Amino acid sequence: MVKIAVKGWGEREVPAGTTVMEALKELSGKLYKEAMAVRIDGTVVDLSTPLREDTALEVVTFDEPEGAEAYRHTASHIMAQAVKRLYDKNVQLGIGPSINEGFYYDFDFGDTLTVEDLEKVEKEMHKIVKEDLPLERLEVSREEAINIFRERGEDYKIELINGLEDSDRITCYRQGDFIDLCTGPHLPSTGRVKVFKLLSLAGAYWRGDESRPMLQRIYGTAFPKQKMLEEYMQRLEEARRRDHRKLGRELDLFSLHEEAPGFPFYHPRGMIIRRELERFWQDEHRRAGYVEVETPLILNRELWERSGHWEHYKENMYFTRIDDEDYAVKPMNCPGAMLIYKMGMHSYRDFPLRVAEMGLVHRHERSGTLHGLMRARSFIQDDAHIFMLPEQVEDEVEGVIDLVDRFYSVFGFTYHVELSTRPEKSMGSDEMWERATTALRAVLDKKDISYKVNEGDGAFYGPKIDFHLQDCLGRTWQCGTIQLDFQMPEKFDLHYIGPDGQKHRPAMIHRVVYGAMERFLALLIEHYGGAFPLWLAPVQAVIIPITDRQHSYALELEQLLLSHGVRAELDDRSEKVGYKIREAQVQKVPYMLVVGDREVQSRTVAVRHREKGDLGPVSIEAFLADIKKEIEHKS
RNA sequence: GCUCACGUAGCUCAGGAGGUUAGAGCGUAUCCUUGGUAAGGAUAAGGUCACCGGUUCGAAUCCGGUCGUGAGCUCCA
Repeated sequence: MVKIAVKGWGEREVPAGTTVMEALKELSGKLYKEAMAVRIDGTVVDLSTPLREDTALEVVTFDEPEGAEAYRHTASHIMAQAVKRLYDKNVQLGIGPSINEGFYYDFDFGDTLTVEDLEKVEKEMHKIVKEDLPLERLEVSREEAINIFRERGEDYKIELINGLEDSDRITCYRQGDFIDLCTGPHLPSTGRVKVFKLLSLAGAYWRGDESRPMLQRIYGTAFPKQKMLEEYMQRLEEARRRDHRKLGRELDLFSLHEEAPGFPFYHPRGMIIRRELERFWQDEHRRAGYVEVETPLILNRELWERSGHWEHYKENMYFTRIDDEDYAVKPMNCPGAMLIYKMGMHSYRDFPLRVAEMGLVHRHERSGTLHGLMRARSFIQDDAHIFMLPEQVEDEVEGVIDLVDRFYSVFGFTYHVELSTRPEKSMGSDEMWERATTALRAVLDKKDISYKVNEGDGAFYGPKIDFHLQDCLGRTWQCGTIQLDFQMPEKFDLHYIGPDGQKHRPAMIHRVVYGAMERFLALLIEHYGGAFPLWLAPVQAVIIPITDRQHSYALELEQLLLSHGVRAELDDRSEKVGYKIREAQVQKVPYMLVVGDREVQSRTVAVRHREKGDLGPVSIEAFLADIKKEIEHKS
């Protein structure tokens, strides 16, 4: 007999060799049902693990990431098995992990797979679930593993095995006639997977490498309860309602056209929001010690050769010819900023020199990557270049981090941070890169910010810290970034006069806070679901007279609000109040001011707030004071 | 750029397995209505069915190509 101790459930003695699953069943039926796996000594293992000695364990349910992973990973194996059954001869397996809210599996198909096939696959999956095949964990030697997959013609799996660490123990999972290379853990049998749905079909390069074959990926998700799936689908649906491309059209903020793919058009209402964001940005930057400049859109080829863009960034640039000379449309603002810096002598006393530029840049992004305002071919970067002494780098990086944090918290964004290191295609010496990367790391560590490291993802001129925000579907987008650059100052032979009266090389950082106005606006639209806070709302108050008897009063009111800088509109159409209110609600206007005879009489407005509803009559003066205060507070 | 899918009125979508004048709702215009907190009524305008080519007596419908869009991959703010 061995003793098991289940955290929160007590102990029990069971015969040695009993599986965890059987032991849990003894303890509680509920426990047995809800367990996806168990954690022993911090490691998550299968429920089918036999108990050989006294064991303390913890049940892992679907609520935990590891539990959901085991569940969905099993679902992905079921899908792969179904696909093999249906299309056997034509299919080779790629990989099939669980992901955030579901799972996928990549297949190399002889014929192409179409959406109609998904239904067939689902049907076959239901059969496999019904068969309740046990999942068996196998530990085999490298040779055995290779033999298994060679026999099955699974070339991709063999490549994976060859890429594994020098361990002789390779684990596979078998369910019926299906076998897959996998470390697990998995559910004990296919019958445990209750609810699943195949969601979409997409291409995906083998091992994420563009030069390797493109496999076909099927995405799906799985849950223990039907209701959970329904809730998930509903969440997706709601998220789609917040999509900035949809809201951008409905709220008349911007548009995109076939005539200019990837080049956004701002409409008057979108323009208002952008200008407010810019105004806020300028105020904050002035306060943070920045000066502002503007550099041209088109600059001579020679400049781009000097900056390294011609060599490292050419495929993303647009070109033109002027008087028989090559020019490029700027994809970045830095070379222009370099020229301004070089216009005069700089003393170490002037440092740090923080030079900001709201610069419109154009980049030839590949057609498949375009995504509304999130990923466009022209966008405005809220750029700045900071020139400084090498020993000022850490303080300046810290200052920018604080600035980014202040901005994002105004909008209520939560963000995560990434650090990107030297890419293959890059300029400069190893020491420079090492020094720059260490400096960035030091600041992040000092500020106790947790970050993810992206090896090889830096810019060609230096490493960077990135700030990422999430869109309505949880996809993350890089917004703020701080890029350390010891290259440009070198290339452009920048210098400053030090205390010793000699010329020295300044250090430089490129940084953006919003990132790109387009992307940030898109994220704001999705974040607020189109209901912008008062200070950003394109229309802050709409005046709704009940009959045309109140029109002159309404007009007077509109003028008063406009004269105080409140963005007011008068809805003087001959529609009923309900209709006008509905329209204002749909347009997410923060305040609706209903005026009828009573309000004219008492010189008040009946205030209706888009969320709080009817707030009753308020004097004109009081409303004006309140709304001005609220705008001021950016709440 | 790659894989799969999609492209019908300003918007959301019907329809179309080849056959006279292509439909609805919302929106727009005009008129009626002057109505107190999420859609009052009537009439009208609006489409070379993305574009180019092919098959056919005949194409919005079938085929091919181009462009654009969506999801994903790759790449990136």
